[in-house]
Amino acid sequence: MSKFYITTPIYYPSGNPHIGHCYTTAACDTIARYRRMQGHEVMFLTGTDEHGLKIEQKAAEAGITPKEYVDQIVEIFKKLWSYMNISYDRYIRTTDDYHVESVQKIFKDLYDKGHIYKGKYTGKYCTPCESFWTASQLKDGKCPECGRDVIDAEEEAYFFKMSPFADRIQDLLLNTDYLQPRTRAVELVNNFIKPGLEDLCVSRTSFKWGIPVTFDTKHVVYVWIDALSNYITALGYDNQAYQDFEKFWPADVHMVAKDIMRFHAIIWPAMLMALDLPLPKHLAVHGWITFNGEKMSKSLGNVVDPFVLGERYGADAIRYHIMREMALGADSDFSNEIMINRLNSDLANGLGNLVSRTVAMIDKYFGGTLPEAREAEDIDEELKNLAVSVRDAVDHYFDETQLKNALIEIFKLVDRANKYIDETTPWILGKDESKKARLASVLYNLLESIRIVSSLLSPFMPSTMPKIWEQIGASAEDVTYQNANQFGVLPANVTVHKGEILFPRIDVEKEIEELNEIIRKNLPKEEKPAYEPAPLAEEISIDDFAKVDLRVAKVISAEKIKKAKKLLRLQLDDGMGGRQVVSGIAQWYTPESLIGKKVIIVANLKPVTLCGVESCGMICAADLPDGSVQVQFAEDAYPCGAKLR
RNA sequence: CGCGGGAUGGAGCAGCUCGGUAGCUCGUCGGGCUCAUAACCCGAAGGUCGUAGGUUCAAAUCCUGCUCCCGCAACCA
Repeated sequence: MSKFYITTPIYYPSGNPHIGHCYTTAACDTIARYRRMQGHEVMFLTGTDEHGLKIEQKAAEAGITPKEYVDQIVEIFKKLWSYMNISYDRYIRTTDDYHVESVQKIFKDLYDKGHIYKGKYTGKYCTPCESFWTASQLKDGKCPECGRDVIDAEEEAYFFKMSPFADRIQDLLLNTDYLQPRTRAVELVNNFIKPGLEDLCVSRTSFKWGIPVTFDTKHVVYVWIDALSNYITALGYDNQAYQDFEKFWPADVHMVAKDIMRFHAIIWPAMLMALDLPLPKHLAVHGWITFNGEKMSKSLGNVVDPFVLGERYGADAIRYHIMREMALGADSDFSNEIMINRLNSDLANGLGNLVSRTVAMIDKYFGGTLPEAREAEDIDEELKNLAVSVRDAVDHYFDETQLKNALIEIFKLVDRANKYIDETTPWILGKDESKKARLASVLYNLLESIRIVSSLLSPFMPSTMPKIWEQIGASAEDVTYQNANQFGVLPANVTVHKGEILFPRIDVEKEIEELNEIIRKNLPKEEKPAYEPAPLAEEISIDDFAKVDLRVAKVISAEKIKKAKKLLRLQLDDGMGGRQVVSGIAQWYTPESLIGKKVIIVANLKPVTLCGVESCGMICAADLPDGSVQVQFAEDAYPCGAKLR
């Protein structure tokens, strides 16, 4: 028996799980179930990544400890997975003792081997928040948390040397089938490897909620080593909690969404190389589920609550929908309308109705039990041939992690079976006593098709398929993987049991209205909070202010900077020979609308280069509540170069 | 000239590696059937395959220019 190890990412419990988490997890679950059905020994791992600044802050807001905070959220995750029938074998929490122990050993090990060294991390520091930020995290040059000024600062930190692994990683991405789909490999190589891999900062002193570095306890291990290593610590690497490492490593599939692809495509392999461990076989990257075209996010108020959806349609329907819609590489849009139409056409009209009409006919014409006499016709062969070939097609797509295509293959048989009913007109056969044997053949062939379909669908919809088996009179031995490419498995005198409607048809318009109502209610629209001016900056003296030289200048010419989305290049007459200023107002002003206008500039600002263009000064503008920016135009009468105070 | 992806009937997608009748799902219209969850089956309408050129007997498919979208990177001095 061969082994199969599959993982979801460990999720960050800074908020409740949403439909995006469901996708990754349900897809992994389906693969895990399929592999088990094929006879592999499966290890299916999921979990939560529970450390870090954000958790620390969220907990502080709630007035509880970080551990208490994550305990609450983890409960919700587990409840959801139980609700969605996720058959994970192990759930790792990065706060688990054994994981902490392993991470500390791994960190020390990498340090001892010289892969990690102590260095300095330079960045921006916000004193009131006691937070470090990188230049790119800053908002308008200020602390993104509190909006106050930040200062340049240095922090002692440990770094992981990436560069020694650059060549091997490039090879992994370009010349192996590690990355699925491969399309993004070139992008990764061009963006991160060719420019030279930067060493990775792997420790922090700016927050406490993390795993302490054993030999330098003011540091905690930063997310990379803490979180990524879960894939091996959960098997018992460097700990005694489990003894599965030898058996299951390397992973067969790590499945992740595209936003964390980079970490799994570059950093994780580098870590494994440093530890001298084998690399995982595949990294399956999927897109985001967007909602009505926009990325899922709480701030957009479009998070679809999986519990709400599951309650209305059943966990299996949700599982089916997200796996049917989502392709491996690309994003896919989730909307209530698409989902309901899909559930109606595929599950209610297609599969559910097929089972219903087949079972109903056996009930009606034979009292529920088929007679053993048979009469075959040529037309049966086409149905049978398709039925026994589906499993191979599904196998193929599972190997490529293309669950959507696997479903399409399975449903081809559903469609073919529905068509077969029309071709064989069993309701006419039923009226003729001499056609009973033929009628029994037709209905048996339908049951067999349903048996094969439902067997192959059971990893996708684990709670509904047993209901089908009950209805068509199939036993557990009938619906195995081994029987999924055989025709004639059910006993000839099989007895069916008419049951509940498997997938009720949904009234689209009514349903959408109700869902929208729920969404509206669940999002207590924070009716535009009254405009809050940014906090007052630190008090300064008149001398400080005198250092700022504000001048009037006239816009001579303006143009967009091609490489940048937000920047305009402005040539100004400042009464002192002219100057060039770059301003981030392209979203709100066309270049033409600015030409000839007079603006106020900070004239003695140190020049900088933005997107390759030099900027000497800054244009004064107001920040509006909606996030837009309005330039402060000056009276036309003011001469260029006039000083303001 | 930072890197990459995309543009195909009303909507969403496949086809492009290996040129040769443009396919699928939903929707629309017409017909059939009545076993079934007003479900099922058949048929029809609807596409100059983003644009301009090139290669070729032949281009959605190969090459080049352009436009527009979307990611990543950069970026509001």
